[in-house]
Order: sequence, then C-alpha cells, then structure tokens
Amino acid sequence: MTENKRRIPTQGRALATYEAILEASFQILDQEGELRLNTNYIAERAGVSIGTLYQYFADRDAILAELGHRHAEAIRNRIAAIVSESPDNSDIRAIVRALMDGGRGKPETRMLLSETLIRVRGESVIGDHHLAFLQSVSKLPGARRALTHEQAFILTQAAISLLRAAAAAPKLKLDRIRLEDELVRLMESYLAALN
Amino acid sequence: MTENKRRIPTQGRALATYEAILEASFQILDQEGELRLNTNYIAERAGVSIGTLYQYFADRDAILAELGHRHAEAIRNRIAAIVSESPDNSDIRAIVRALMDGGRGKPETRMLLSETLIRVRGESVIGDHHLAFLQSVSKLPGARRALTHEQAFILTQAAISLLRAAAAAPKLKLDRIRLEDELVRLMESYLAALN
Amino acid sequence: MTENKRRIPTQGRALATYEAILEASFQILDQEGELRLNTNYIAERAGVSIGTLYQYFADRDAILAELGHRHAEAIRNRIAAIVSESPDNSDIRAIVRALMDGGRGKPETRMLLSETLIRVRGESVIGDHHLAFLQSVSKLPGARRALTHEQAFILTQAAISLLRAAAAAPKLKLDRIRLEDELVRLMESYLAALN
Amino acid sequence: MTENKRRIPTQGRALATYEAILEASFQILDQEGELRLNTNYIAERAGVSIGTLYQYFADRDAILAELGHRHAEAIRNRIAAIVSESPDNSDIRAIVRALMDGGRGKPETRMLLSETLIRVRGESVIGDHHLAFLQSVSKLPGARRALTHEQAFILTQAAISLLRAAAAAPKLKLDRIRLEDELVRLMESYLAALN
DNA sequence: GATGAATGAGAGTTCATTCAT
DNA sequence: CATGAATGAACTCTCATTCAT
Repeated sequence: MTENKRRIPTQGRALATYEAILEASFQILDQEGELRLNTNYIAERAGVSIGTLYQYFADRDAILAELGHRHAEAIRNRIAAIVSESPDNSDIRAIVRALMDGGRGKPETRMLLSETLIRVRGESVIGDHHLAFLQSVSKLPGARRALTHEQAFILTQAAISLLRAAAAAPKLKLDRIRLEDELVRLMESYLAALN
Repeated sequence: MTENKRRIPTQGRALATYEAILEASFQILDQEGELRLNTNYIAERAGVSIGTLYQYFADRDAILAELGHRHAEAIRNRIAAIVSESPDNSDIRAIVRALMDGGRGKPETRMLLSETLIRVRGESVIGDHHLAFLQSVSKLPGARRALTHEQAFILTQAAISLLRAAAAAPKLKLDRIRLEDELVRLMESYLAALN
Repeated sequence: MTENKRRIPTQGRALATYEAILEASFQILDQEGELRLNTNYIAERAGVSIGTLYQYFADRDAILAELGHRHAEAIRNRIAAIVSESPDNSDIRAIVRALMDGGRGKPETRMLLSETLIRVRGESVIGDHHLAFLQSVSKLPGARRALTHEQAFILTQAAISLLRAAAAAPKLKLDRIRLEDELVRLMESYLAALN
Repeated sequence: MTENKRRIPTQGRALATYEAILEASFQILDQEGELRLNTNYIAERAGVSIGTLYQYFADRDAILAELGHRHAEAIRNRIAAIVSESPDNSDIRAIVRALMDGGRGKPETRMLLSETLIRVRGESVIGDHHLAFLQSVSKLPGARRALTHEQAFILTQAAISLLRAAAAAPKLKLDRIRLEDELVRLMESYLAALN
C-alpha cells in the first residue's frame, strides 16, 4: 500500500496498461533472464512509454515486488484450494505440490520471484506464507502443540528453500517426482518429531 | 585454477597484493554490502591500482568466486576437523554447527558467498559440499543404505538452504541456538526416516 | 538501416541531436584526428550527454559508419550531377575531380571516412561505388566491352586508392592539379588498353 | 637509426631476444589480428619479460616499424633479384609479382605492415620504394623521360595501393592471376602514355 | 495522463609503460 | 641485463530515472 508510491488503477485503460507492464516484465524474466529486465525494455515490450511506466510504478523494484506478490498469492490460493477441496485429506504432499507447481514460469523464474519478494518487501512476505502454510499444517493430525518461532520457520521455509536450491542448480537434473517424495518425507518426519 | 584467467602468484609482494584484494573485497562485502562491491572501490580499499587488480582476477566475478571458494573450504575444513577430533561422536549437530559458524563475516555475507560460488562456478561446488557432507554423514549410525541423488541433495542442502533463508530475513530475529536445535531435529528425523 | 541498432529520429529535437552528434564527430575527426574521437568527447562537443549519444548510435563505429556513408553519398551525388549536367561530355576527369573534391574535410579526413566505411560496412560499400562509377564510365566512348570483376575493381578503385595513398603521405606535398592530370592519364590509358 | 631509441643488438643472445620479439609480433599480427597485438602479449609469446621488450624497442610503434621495414626490404630485394637475374627481361610483371608475393603472411598482414610503416615512418618509406621501383622501371625501354613527382608517385604507388584495397576487401574474392594481369595492363598502358 | 528525449553517475576493462628489485 | 609487479589514464557502454512538451 504505502510501498507503491503510485496508484494502482482499478478501471479500464489504466488497468490494462498496468497489467501490460507486469505481463511484459514477467515474459522478459521468464524468457530472457534477469539481466535483460530493465525498465526501458519493459516499457517497450509493454507497448507503453517509459514515462507511463513510472506513472504506475515508483521504481524498478516495485514491479518486481508486485510480480513476487502475485506469485506468492498464487501459491497461497493453490494451497487453500487443495485444502478446501479435501479438508480431511489435506496433507503435506498437497502443500509441497502447490509449492512446486504453483505460479507461472520456469522454476528459475519462480525462484527469482520468491527471492525478489523477500528482498524488497522483507519479513512481511514470510509472514504471508506462514499464515497460509500454518493454517494448512495446523489441520494435520500431527501438529498439535504450539510451534516456536524457529519451528514455524523450518516448516514454512524448508520446502521452499530446497526447491530454490534445486532451481538454482539445474545441472543436478533432479527428478521432480523423487524430489517431491523426499520433501514430503522430510517434512512428515520433522512434523512427527515435533510431537 | 584454469578458471582464473590471471596468474595466481606464489611469491612475496604479488601474493600480498592478491590477498589484499581478496581481503578488501571481503571487508566491503561484509560491511557495505554487495552493491558497493565494484572493482574500482575494491582496488582503492586494497591500496592497489585497478590495473593490478585485473592482473590477478579476470573480472569481478572471479574475485567473488575465490571468496566463495575459500568460504566453502573453511566450512569443509571445519567439518573435517570436527569429525576427525571425535570420530565416534561426530553427529549431525557438529555438521550443522560448522555450517552456522564456519567462515567469516555476517550471516548475510556468508550466505552471499555461498550463493555466488554456486552462481559462478555451478554444479561442481555443490559436489564439493556433497563430498564433505556425505563423508561425515555416512559415518553416522543411521545412514546405512545407498542414497538416491535426491536424498543426497536434501541431506547436503537442507541445512544450508534454511540457513540461507534465515540470513536473508534478519528481521525474523531467529534465535541461533533454537534454530540449530531445529535443524538438527529436522535432519536427524529425516535420516531416521530414510531407514 | 538495420545496422543502426538505435532509432533514427525524424522529428524536431531528436533529429537536431542526431545531427549534432554527427557534426561534432566530423569536426573532431577533421580537426583533431581519429585518436581523439572517443564517445565521451563527441558527446561533450555535441553538447549532449553520453547517454543520449548511445540512444542514437549503437557504438562508436556506427557513428563513423554513418559519417562514411554520407561521405560516399556526397561523392556519388557529385558524380551523378556532373554526368547529368553534360551527359555527352562526361569524362574521366569529371569523375576524378568528384573523388578529389567531393565531401567535406581535409584529404586525410575524407580518406579516413572512406576507409572506415569499408571497414565497418564491408563489401556493400564498394558495390555502391561500383554502381555510380560504372554507370558513368559505361557512357564513355571507350568502354564498350563487358568488364571482368578485376577490371571493374581497377576502374573503380585506382583513383580512390591513389588519392588515399596521397592523403596518407602529406609530406610528399603532391600537387593537386598535376595529380589530377596523372590520375586522368592513368585511367584513360587503361580504358584505352581495355579495347 | 635515431628512430629506434634502443640499441639494435648484433651479438648472440641479445640478438636472439630481439628477433624473438619481432617474430612473435609477426605471428600475432598474422594469426590473431592487430587488435591482439599488445606489448604484454608480444612479450609473453616471445618468451621474454615486458621489461626486456622495452629494452630493445622504444615503444609499440617501433616494433611495428621494424616489421614494416623488413617487409619493404623483402619486396625490394625481390625486385632487385628479379631484375638482376634477367636484366633484359625485367618488366612490369616482375615488379607487380614481387609486390604481390613478396614478404610473409596473409595479404591482410602484408597490407597492414605497409600501412604501418607509412604511418610511423612517414615519407622516407615511400622514398625507399621509389628508389627500388624507379631503378627497375628506368631500365625499361618505355621510360625515357624524367618523371615528375606526381608521375613517380603513380608509378610506385598504383600497384601497392590497389593491392592494399584488394586486401582490405577480401569479400570481393578477386582472382590473383587476373588481378596481376590487370595491374600489369594498368601500369604498362600508363608508362606508354607517358611517352 | 502520456510521451520519449535526455540525463549522467558509474561500472567494467584494457594496455602502454615504468621502475624497484 | 632481465624481471614482472604495478600503474592509471582512458575508454566504451548501461540503465534507472526525470521532466519539458
């Protein structure tokens, strides 16, 4: 809110411009990498002038932040959807899968968006994830006790962090299915150990 | 070795210069952040000319890589030392502690160095960590079976990744002791689950 | 056209800037020599920022190329004008004179511009000269037969090359009138020998 | 003599070093192009220290000049040899052939060496060529009269200049045999026209 | 609101040359 | 004589951002 120095438009053409800028940014990020993501190029790809871009976003980071924000929201929605669909069955695997598949773009892009969000918005973001994550986890049979700050951190960040590490090292060619299995194993065993 | 396009000196003055450049780089990174780490400033702080800097390092990344290399080596040495000192007692906690305390600088700096190393040197680095890590872990009672690629990845990267995440969000003010406890718990329970 | 990575402006202020950069470049080249022709100095003399310069020209060579392009065009126009004015009388001397006098600047500068154009744009340029040149030459009484590749090369390059050589050695203090006479003699005798 | 600020060695090891520097320079020029011809690299390839290089050559241009000097000398020797072998038969073709084949290296390299010599030593060089050239030409039946400055220039530079132009535009793929024929035709017809 | 020309600090890098050892 | 570590002026080019129109 206060972080975006510019108004977020809610109507018509202005909204379309706003979205075009974000979409262009995402495309560049996903297709050409972070190095090519500069404001002039974003404006060009979005079909607006650089001046217009700055009418909607205070600076370069604001664009990145919004992109990261939406990415995080997509993941949270996914988790929420999974949980609401089958509240009894909601388990670790569903959450892990949401983390792996949620959002758009290549794993590297998704990683970068998560990173960026943390970098430019700081703590609050992790708080967001905490919320969605813990809400889901707390419904699990094995999560009775109150969690310490550090335990919550592990629960909410372990899978994300490891997926990030995996995305950062594509040369390792980790198998997605097996990785999912191991992440589930990691978290389930940790959850069990907490009780 | 071959990655450094410039000669690594072995004698007197040149070696001192080489070290001065690395030391200055580390100081800047630790005290002023990555943004201020530019080659001109490094040279200035090292008390050498920019030309001298480029006689020892092919480019900016080469400096970062060497710093990361040394950081990783420090951690490996630490792990090796812990294990060799009390081979029977070597346990997960010792390894986690090595990861948390090994190397110099603020957590953020250490994180950045690990990152950088992965970014500029790629896979091989993770391989190095794998080696040191697995050698230690494999001596533990609970690690009998052959590990899959993905399991090894989890074992070697979980603690590192989470420490990285913790370093990236200093605002969370996580307690180091408790975090260590949880990391140990996480890994021990995972190891147990693997058998 | 496609070689200029940056947009060529067609409107007011931008066009003036574009021309100012070219004019400043030409002045520097003509007055201070190629060594002083660096982008910062060009921008300074043109009264624009270095950033502006790079908005219109992809790199230093692009400026030189455009200068060379205009120079070549000036010569071609001159030849065309001479030929169209007195189509019957158009002779070798008119062409040689166009080569000697066409374009602006000192002989050294003109030579350098021709050179540069060839260096950065390659063959196509020579092709352009060929065209203008041969069109003129082919109207002469003594040029009936079809020319081989090598003959056309001699016809189009002999005068240019020798003028270049003359410009490169100002210490020889060659007399322009006499040089013109000899170039005419050279080419007329060659043309005669071709038949 | 006065141009080389350093002594030209005539004995043993020093001479070998001197030659090694020149040879390395030539190799670099011919194989890797002018851009890679920097003093540090020359010293490295010559197997001497940069300091030693500067013991024998006042500056970078001095090396280039000596290379150009030797190149010109090779051509002169060639012409002299051709003429002395068959003084009766010595003709334009022999001279043109000497210009085309004399010296070592690719056409581009030879061209560059000629250029360089002119650039760094100026007029005197052309004088050298004049000498050798005119001596040969004056023995021809068709060159009786005294030549003007400009006529001598044409005679001595036409073939060189055109060969230079040909070397500068390798894309034209001019045929060496045919080009030789045309150069001979050009010069013979000019010589005839002079009488 | 929208435009896009203009800005300019600053980054990385090269290379001829010097001089203490 | 030879070494090679050190120098630093100079250069090209990028990109986030501003502001007059």
